Formats: sequence, C-alpha cells, structure tokens
Amino acid sequence: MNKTSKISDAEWQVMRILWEKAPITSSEIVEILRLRTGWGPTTIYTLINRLVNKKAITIDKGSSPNVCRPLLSQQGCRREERNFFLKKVYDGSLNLLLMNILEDEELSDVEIDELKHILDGSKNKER
Amino acid sequence: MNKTSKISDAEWQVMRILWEKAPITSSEIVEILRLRTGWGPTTIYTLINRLVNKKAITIDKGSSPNVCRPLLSQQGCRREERNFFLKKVYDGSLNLLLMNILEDEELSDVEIDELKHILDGSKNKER
DNA sequence: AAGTACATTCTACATTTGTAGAATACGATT
DNA sequence: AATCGTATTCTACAAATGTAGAATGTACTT
Repeated sequence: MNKTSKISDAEWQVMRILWEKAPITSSEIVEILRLRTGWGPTTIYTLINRLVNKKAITIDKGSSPNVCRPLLSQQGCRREERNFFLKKVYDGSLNLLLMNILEDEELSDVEIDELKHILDGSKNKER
Repeated sequence: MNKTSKISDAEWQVMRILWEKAPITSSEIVEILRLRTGWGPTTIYTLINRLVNKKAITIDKGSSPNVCRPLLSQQGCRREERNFFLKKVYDGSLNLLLMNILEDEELSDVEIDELKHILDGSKNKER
C-alpha cells in the first residue's frame, strides 16, 4: 500500500536544495529559498514539514538549527516525475518528445551534436 | 494579466481526447474516458466545464449531445508543460534529461538510432 | 401529453497545495 | 533569572483538484 504521495511543485524546490547540499540545516534552506523565491520563512518550514510527513526527508532534531537530509533519491524522483510527465503529455513517446523539442526550440547545431554525443555514449552499454 | 491557469492532470486526459478527435460531443468524451479511466460521467462533465472556465475549450450548445473543441493548441500546451517540467526537475537542462533517460531506461540500439535520426533531421533547418 | 432514457448542470465534499500569522521554544546575552 | 533574537511549530485559510450524487433538461417513444 505504499502510495508514494506526490511531491508538489513547491516541495520540489526544497528537495532540490536538499539533494544539492544535504546535510543542511533548515534555516539554511529557509535562507536559500527566501532569496530564490521570496517565500516567507514559515511557508518554507511548512514545506519542509510536509516533506517529512511524506517521508521524503528526515530532520535530525537535537542541534538547534535542525539538520535535514533527503530520504528519496533525486534519481528516483526524477524518474517518477519524468515518466508521469511523459505519459501525460506525450503518451509515453520519447521520440515525440524529442521531435517536439526540436520543433519548438531553436537548438544550435552544436547543441544538437551534444545530444547526439550523449546518445552515442550509451550505445552498446549492455552485452 | 493573462494568467493562463494551469490544466490539471485529470483535465489533460480530456484535452488529449479533444486534440485527437475534435469536434466531438461531450457524451463521446464521457464514454471514452469512462472506459479509459473508470471515472463517472459527472466527474467527466465537471472536468469539461472546468476546461471551459479556463478557456481551454468551447462547447457549441445547441445540438443535444453538445459539441466540444479545443481552444488551446496541443503544441502550445505541450510546450508549456514541458518547459515547466524541465525547469522543475532538470533545472532546464535538456542534456541532463537525456542522460538521465539513458541511464534509467534500457533503450535498444535501434531506439537510440531512431533518436539520433530525429536529431539529424533537424540540423541546418535554419539558414 | 406522459414516460423514459440519455445529457447536462448544480451542488457538495474531502484532499492537497500555496501561503503565512501567531505562538512558542531555544540559545546567547545581560 | 530576565531578555532578545533566531528557530520551529501550530493554526489557518483560500484556491485548486479529484470525485460524484442529486436535480434538471431534452428528445424520442408510446
């Protein structure tokens, strides 16, 4: 019954900081997000708490500025979110997504080559 | 002040049908989604109405099974959603997204070549 | 005209989300 | 111990979302 409750958009902001800087104190998170988004401190504490409830992070209470760290991996959350998005918007078609990006964004040849290079890097990875 | 209100996940299901089959009657939408998702008819009508309020679709009242059609393009909505997702989850980095997909999914060489081919198709499109 | 079945709207309600004020707790300072 | 500023929790609240029952409208069939 592990109904992995979804991480909301605002909560993602918190997670991103956690993944980048954990272990990090709540107050530091508050400070970073305050600057980055303009949210009030309590707003940010609320988000932090909700993430604790969702079991996405833990807080070591004990030392005063509490220390937080993620319980869910960025990799995993990204994957989850990506698959959800891909299914919802592109019916799961990666090809379609890519075509669409190419149509909409003006990628330079250099950028396109970068992408191709990334693709090359992953051929024949398995036996 | 055009605060383009976001299309919710459930509403996307409706939009998808609209984009694929418009003009289409509400009852047909109801029927398709009822089968596809198991939602009750009123649930689906609610979604349809919310989309009308969001100015995402219109309904020609007049004929009894009303006829609906989208007001927003699939292309545009996809773009919006994609950019939002990309920013939120990948800090806007397409390269990172692609690398991540390759790490997580086991794409066959054929699939990878397809992607490369899509990329090739879009080089030198502009002068 | 009445009946019946389908179509549509209204109303409702629990959750989740964004947002934050009020209250309290903790630690350093007088 | 009293004080003050920082840290944290509690409480709150409106809007959005998922979900649908009740009520009403419409059109075809007796």
